[in-house]
Formats: sequence, structure tokens, C-alpha cells
Amino acid sequence: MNDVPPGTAFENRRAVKDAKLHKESEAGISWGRDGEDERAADAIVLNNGYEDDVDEWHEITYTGAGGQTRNSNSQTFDQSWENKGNASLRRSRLMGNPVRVIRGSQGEAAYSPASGYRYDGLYEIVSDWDEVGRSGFRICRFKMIRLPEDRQDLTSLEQQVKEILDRGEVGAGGDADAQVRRRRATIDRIVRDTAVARRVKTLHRFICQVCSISLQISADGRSYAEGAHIQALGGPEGGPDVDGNVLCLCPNCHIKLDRGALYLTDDLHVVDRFAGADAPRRVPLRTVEGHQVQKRFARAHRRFWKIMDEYGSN
DNA sequence: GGGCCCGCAGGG
DNA sequence: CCCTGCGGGCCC
Repeated sequence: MNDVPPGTAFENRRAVKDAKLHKESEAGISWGRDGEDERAADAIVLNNGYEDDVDEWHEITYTGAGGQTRNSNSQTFDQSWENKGNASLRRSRLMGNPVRVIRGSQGEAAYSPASGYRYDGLYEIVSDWDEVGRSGFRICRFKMIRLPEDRQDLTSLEQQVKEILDRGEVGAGGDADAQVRRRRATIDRIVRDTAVARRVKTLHRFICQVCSISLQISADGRSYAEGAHIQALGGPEGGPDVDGNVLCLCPNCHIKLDRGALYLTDDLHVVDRFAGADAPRRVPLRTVEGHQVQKRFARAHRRFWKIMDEYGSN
């Protein structure tokens, strides 16, 4: 169902809806029912409908629904968390459901299509809060961060449910809700491998280049690691899928790198910006023969996260 | 399944 | 700029 690749263009809202990317014909927030029968958002449209929206491509500060009279994009009264769209986005933030982002031609010029609409992939809602907006009324806010390219093939909320129904597991298992929850709990650990990632992981014998952990996943001594891109793939300024841009990392270090909590210095040390008192703040990157990390990707990663290297390189 | 309400349309 | 209209949710 969600086999539509990011970058796909649509003429109008009707076409977006027909492709099942977003259910509404006009509203910005689309939702469905999750495994616990709660409303959970699955998609948003970003089309300059709200004056407080901020779009920086990889990071979006979205405004919730409501607070304005039709056909105006300025706020005339307070928004509410009771609003179904706002509540559903909050629910997706809580449950970790990514949302599809569709950009319309009225949005931020640098990142929006010239006409019509474009599906731009999955974003994770990382926080929600409310504040007073530009016009002086309370608005609901959501910060969303684009999932890295190797996680863009995650199934959508509906597809998780649909797959279970299609397989007939509901009748057999008896507890559809539990199965949906179980899938959701594991789904964002699925990471697609490329040949480059496999080669780098094999060279490192699946040992994390940051924390040196070797995650044992079977009795025969096999271990698990992920190929992590330093400069993320895709997007307007995406990095390449080459050895020099890939690290062999454990899942914990991978997510920290993807979120900018870890960064690399020019002399290939790793800095944990939010390390606790008991954890090392700066460690050398583990190296092996035959795998050379290129510092230009470390620079691109720091630039992307607006990180000033406190240890000198920039 | 009908009536009603609503909105980041769409077209003048 | 204003006005019409459509589909989804949701209540009967």
C-alpha cells in the first residue's frame, strides 16, 4: 500500500488521497486507529496553511490544526489539544509512529514542489508542546525529524495493521491488538543493508566502532551490528553510500549518530555530546585494516547538525 | 445509512 | 479576493 517512493509528485490533494498517502481532501492532519483503537496520525500536509510553520527539510516545526477561520492562515483563537488532529499527532509521538510528510507548492520555496504536491518520506515526531504563536494565540507544536534513508521503507501505521489482517493472524492468534503492539515495538529496528554496509560490518567483525560492544545474537557466536551512514543518504544534500561514509555501529550508537548526539572530529575521534558523568565524552574511533573513514563526511554531519566541534576541528 | 460539520482546496 | 463543494468522521 505504501509502496510509493519518496519524491513522488501529485497534481492535487485528490491524487494524494487516491494514492492512500493521506486520507483528507483538505485538512492537514490524517489519522487512523492504532492497535489500541486510539486515533494516531499517519500523515501530514505542509502547505503554508499556518503562519508559524517552520520547514528546514530534515526538521519541521509543525503547527497543529484549528485556531483560525476558514481560508485565512492567521490565528484568531487558541488551538486545543482536544482537536482530533492534534491529539492524534501527540499519540503518534508517544507511540513512536512515523508520519508521512507531503509538501505542497505553497510551502517553503527551497523544499517545496513548484506545483501540486510531493511525498517526501517518513518523519518521526520527536516532541510536542504548546506556545503562543505569531498572532498571540496559543498553538500546538510538533517537532519532526526525517528518518534516515535506510529507514524510509518502514511500513506505515495502516500497513502494519493490514499485513496482520492479510496473513490471517488475527483469527489464528486471537489477539490482534497484542500483535499490532508487538510489531510496532520492533518495527523501527529494521534496517536495510547495502553491499557497502555489509562489507564494512564484516571488516569490523560486527564490533561497534564507538563503544566496542559485540552484540551476541545466537549461540554460535554470531553478532549484530548496523551499517550507519555518517552523512545521511538522500535529501537535497545527501551523502553517498560508500565505505568512507559508513560506520559499523551497534543500534544505540547508530541512533545517537543519526540524531546528532554523537559526532566525529577531523582526527576521527567520537564525541558523545550528552554523555553522563560515568561515560567517556571523547573516544577514538575504532579502526581496522581496509576501512578508511573520510573526514569530509564527518564535516558534513557536523554541519548538518550545526555542531561546533569543541575539540578544534571545524 | 442519512444528516451534519469541518477543513493546510481549487478555481474563479 | 470570495464562494462553492467534496469526502471523512461521527453522531444518530
